Amino acid sequence: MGASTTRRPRADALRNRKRLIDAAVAVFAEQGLDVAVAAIARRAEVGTATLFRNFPTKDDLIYAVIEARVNELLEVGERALEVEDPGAAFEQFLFGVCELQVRDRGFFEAIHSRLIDEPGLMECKKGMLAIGLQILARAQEAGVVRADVGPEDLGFLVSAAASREGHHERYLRILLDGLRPAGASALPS
Amino acid sequence: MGASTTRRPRADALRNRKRLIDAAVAVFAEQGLDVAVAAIARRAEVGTATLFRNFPTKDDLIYAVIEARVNELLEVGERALEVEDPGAAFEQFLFGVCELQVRDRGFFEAIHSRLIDEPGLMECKKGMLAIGLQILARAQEAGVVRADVGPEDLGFLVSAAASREGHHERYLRILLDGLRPAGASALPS
DNA sequence: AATAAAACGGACTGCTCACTCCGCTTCATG
DNA sequence: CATGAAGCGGAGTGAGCAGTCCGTTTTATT
Repeated sequence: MGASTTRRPRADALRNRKRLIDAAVAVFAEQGLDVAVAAIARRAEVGTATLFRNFPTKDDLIYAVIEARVNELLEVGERALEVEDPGAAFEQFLFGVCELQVRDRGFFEAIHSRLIDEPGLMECKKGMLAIGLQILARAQEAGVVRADVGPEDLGFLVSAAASREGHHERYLRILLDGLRPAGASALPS
Repeated sequence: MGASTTRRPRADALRNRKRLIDAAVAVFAEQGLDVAVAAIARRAEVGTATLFRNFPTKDDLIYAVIEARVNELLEVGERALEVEDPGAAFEQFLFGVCELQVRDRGFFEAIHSRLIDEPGLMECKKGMLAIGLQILARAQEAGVVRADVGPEDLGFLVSAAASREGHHERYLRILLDGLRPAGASALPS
């Protein structure tokens, strides 16, 4: 029980774990969360046992994928925060989030299912809310977004826009108009 | 080939069919479309064979329930059409549809799934679009709703509002603001 | 009341899916 | 290299579900 007698992790194990996450990201995005895990293992060119050794339950795999997506979301948020005009930043953020959801059916479903409230994803949820809050607060202070919305609303409202493929930009524009304070006029497009 | 030799349908058969539809309406509304058909048969106090004799597949049962819901929807629409002010009629219609969706998870899911495009429900869909079109057209002519939306958009947009329990009124208000033509002011609440 | 058609219920079938078991392979280490 | 532990794949297991079969009961009719 002396010094660290831990071996270096095997190269193939590391490679397979990465393949699994990549496959899961792709398959969940394309087919939604209801696909069989076997499809993911097949896509990763790996046995199902290897999948379950890395992710003991299907939910664990979903968590890993959502975490990856949330990181993308945070990047979208950070990029939006660099925009000087608070209204434009807000708009860019919503468009970014919306496009992520349009492309990723799994992410969309996860946000609407009970999964998002599971303890395993609480950190992710907090991160999403924090970045949304920053961008929203700036826009509200600048008077370009109504005051009676919070960051929790953003996910639901944007999902709406993302729910019809090919129409999400139009829906988002309608939503943005609705989010303006009464009397404020639309930005010049 | 002579006169009508058709017997009168049996009383118990009629009764059971009604019980099944009632049970299905309730269970789909509460639990969504993913519940086992056995749960519906149990609620109706009927064997599963009786269920499948009336509705050969689960989808057939869903169709029957959706049809019932669409009839409620048409009533909501007709009531809204009686309102003189086109803007108020539109608003009342959206609120009515939204409340229906909030209370009926099955209906909500059906609208978002591939089911709604199945041939068995085409009639229903047409009916929904027709009533939406009437109310929408009046509101657009009166200049209280932007011209670049159609009746197909209404379902998606309203579903958005219905997606968070306890917040649908607030979301609907935001949506209604977004649906106003640029420059039009909100109605006095 | 007698009868036969119609309807009934619930055990059963076949399928899919999440998850496990175990004999075999591959890697890190001396 | 030799070796044994870590990792591997895929057949197997059990649960849950849509849909079927069939012996029994209920109904309308004479």
